[in-house]
Amino acid sequence: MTIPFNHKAIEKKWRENWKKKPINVYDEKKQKYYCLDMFPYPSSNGLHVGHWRGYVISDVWSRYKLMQGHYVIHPMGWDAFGLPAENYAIKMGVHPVKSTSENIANIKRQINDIGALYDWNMEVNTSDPQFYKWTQWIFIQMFRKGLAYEKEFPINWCPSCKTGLANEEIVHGRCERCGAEVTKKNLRQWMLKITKYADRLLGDLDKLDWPEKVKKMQKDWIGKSYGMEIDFLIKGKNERITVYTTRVETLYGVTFLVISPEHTLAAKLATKENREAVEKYILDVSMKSNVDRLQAKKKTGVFTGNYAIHPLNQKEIPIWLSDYVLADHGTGVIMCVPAHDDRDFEFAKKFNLPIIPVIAEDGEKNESMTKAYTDVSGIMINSGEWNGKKLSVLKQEAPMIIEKRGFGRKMVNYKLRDWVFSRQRYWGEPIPIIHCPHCGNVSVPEEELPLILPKIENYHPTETGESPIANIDEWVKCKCPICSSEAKRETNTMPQWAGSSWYFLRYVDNHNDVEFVSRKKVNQYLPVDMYIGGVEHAVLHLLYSRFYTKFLYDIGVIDFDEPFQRLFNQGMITGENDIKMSKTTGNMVSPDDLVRDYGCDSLRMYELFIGPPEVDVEWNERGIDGVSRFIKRFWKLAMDSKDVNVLPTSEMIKIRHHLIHDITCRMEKFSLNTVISTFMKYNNKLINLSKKTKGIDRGTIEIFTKLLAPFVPHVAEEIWEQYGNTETVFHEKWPKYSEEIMKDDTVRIPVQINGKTKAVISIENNISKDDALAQGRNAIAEHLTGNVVKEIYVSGKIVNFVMR
RNA sequence: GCGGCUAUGGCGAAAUUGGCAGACGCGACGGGUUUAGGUCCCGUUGGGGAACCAUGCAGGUUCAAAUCCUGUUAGCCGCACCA
Repeated sequence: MTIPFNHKAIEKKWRENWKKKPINVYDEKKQKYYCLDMFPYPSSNGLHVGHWRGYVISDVWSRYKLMQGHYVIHPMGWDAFGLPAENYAIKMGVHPVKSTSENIANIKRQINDIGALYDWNMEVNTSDPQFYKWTQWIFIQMFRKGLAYEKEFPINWCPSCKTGLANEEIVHGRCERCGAEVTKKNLRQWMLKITKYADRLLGDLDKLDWPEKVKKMQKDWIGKSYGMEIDFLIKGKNERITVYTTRVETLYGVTFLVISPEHTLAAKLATKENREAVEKYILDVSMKSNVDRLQAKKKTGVFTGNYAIHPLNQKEIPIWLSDYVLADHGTGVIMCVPAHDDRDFEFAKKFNLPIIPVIAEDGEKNESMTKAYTDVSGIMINSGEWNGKKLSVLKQEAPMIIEKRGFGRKMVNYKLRDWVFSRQRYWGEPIPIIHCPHCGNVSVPEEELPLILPKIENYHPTETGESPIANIDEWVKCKCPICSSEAKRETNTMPQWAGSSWYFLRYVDNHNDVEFVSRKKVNQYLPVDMYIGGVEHAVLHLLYSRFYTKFLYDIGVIDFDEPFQRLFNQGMITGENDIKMSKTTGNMVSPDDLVRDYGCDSLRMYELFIGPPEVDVEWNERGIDGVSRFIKRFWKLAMDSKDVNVLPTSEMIKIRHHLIHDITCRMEKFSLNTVISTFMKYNNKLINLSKKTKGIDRGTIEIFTKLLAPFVPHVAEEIWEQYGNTETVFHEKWPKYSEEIMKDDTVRIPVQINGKTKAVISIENNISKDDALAQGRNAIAEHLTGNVVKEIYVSGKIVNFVMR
């Protein structure tokens, strides 16, 4: 009699059992393994099948590690502060405190449907005062070390979200969250000196087992360049102007300098005759939005009326202003070599400036240029004493020559900017700083933390560039902790990324109220061994977390300086026609109905079977019947075989070991979709065999069940118990295979003529080349009619005859 | 504009990393069980009568190429005046 398969009853039973008796508990004898998910922000009304997939991937991996004998740290929490959560609350017209907790409850229910291993005792919520107390504490440590500082300058401003943004939050000149065009606004801001860590953030990427793509994105974002600063004297004045360049070898080709309109020297450099035009240009540029400035294809500019003196040939070089030069990179001034730079070329053409080629491919002069020659090879021309040198040689020598002559020095530059850290919004951690008229900026005393976000009714963002909490007098007014005079609190809040920059540390000691995390625990359980999430955080959260970790390492509170050893980016699940799933497009597929109809185990398996875990896939439900059938078929095989007591044949034992081998290899490659194909293949094989033998031996079924357990934990537990086991299957060791047992005496190899297969033969493993060729020849004798010029045998692989 | 990734049946995809292309699944077709439908079970399923032809397209290297090289097209992603 076959025991019928009832996924609902099985799931319910095992959820309760695991709750009563957790299967993943701390054991000092076990090695730790920290498998982390990117935690969700509770901004919408639920998860879709794409989020679910990421959590299934991490759960399968966690359970696999558990069975390999690790104590697995697999926590979950809520990225509850910040713009996404607040914008959702505003849209729904509820207070973020309320919407956040409601959303968390709903998402938690959905996550529980995964049947995952999460240890909810470790749960964190970034908007919980007991958590953000320590987010504030870290800020104070940065403030003390001079890494958090205040500055007023034109920052990126989202007019829709009504807040300043970090560079990382701007995509194509638009707000990363809402898509509005970002403008500039002069605001007093809190900044974090992430640039101090630029070099380490770059260099330490080499230590990480991360996708190359993400490493490259971070590398490009940090944007280190090696160049020189070169001084030019200004004609008629006893002043110099300094440019930054990475192409010093083209120095003789300089025909003009361009200074950024935002540069402090820009207005000063204008001569009397040019003052009006220069001031107008500076004003015009300041009115342009980021998007305008990016999309402006045509070069604009204005002549200052002043000239610089070329340091090598003393020629007069006109100094121009143009917005294609950025004020905050290098020195904000560039030397222009129109013959060898596309942008300079375009500018020179537009304003009729001279173009002097200094590199020629063949060393010949070619005066009529239609575009810049930007190749990095060639021979120098028009370059005085440098004429005839190879470009590659001069590139090495020029910096030394210039340094010796004293008008330039080697310099390194980065694209990375300091992190604009304050937001003019309500739903975030208050920045724990007090502005005292006598003492300046003073941090809130640590014993007063957490500095609680005041509960207010009108939390909507203001137009003024001030946070809504600036309106609460009783909160803003305070005493200076140093001199006790009347002072004011900082009213800006921290960005959404503040909590997520360190939350993974807090999980392992989430109730600690004397330290942000105990030193013992954090060093015992971290760094994270495997971090799973989408690629969208490549330069946001992942860069910020690395910065925080390095800072905490530097102040001596943790012993590691990289947070995430291995990173895995799961592919996105899109809706029909590859459109991103979202509430607004109305194409969200919720896992809820599928869990109800097919069961959690089937959906888990299907979400993995749909495609390689790292590749984006368009959602469809066509294949879910396939995995559902597979589970039922294996269930039936196991139940039918249970009381038959079939003895394992040597053939069966060999199959077992091949199964273990094939599954384990694919697990190690993280090829979860083909792990499932392999299960299906072997299931078919066993079902066919069982027709002859009237069942499958217990050992084989048990091994199959163990291998299957990380994927379909509920069904696996039930089968395991049906087989008379009283302990959870997850306390079993991941099965091992033996190469010795797997070995076959014979191997089937193709026999080819000119690379085309004509037959397949079975040959003995250790056969000699001559014997193999002889057997091959026999097998395809009728095709061997021509002149065989070459015979190839690759042991265990192939026989090939080359015929003319 | 610069850089990266991808391209394989009707569909999702495999291919031990240069060695039998299309595993596994969906769908479709045929058959069986069932009063019937569903479930379930068993076949067939890249094209072509065949030799053969097929991994976006065109070349190349090799005894042998989906895999390596060169060029090219399309799609996606990242950066976007960073000097």
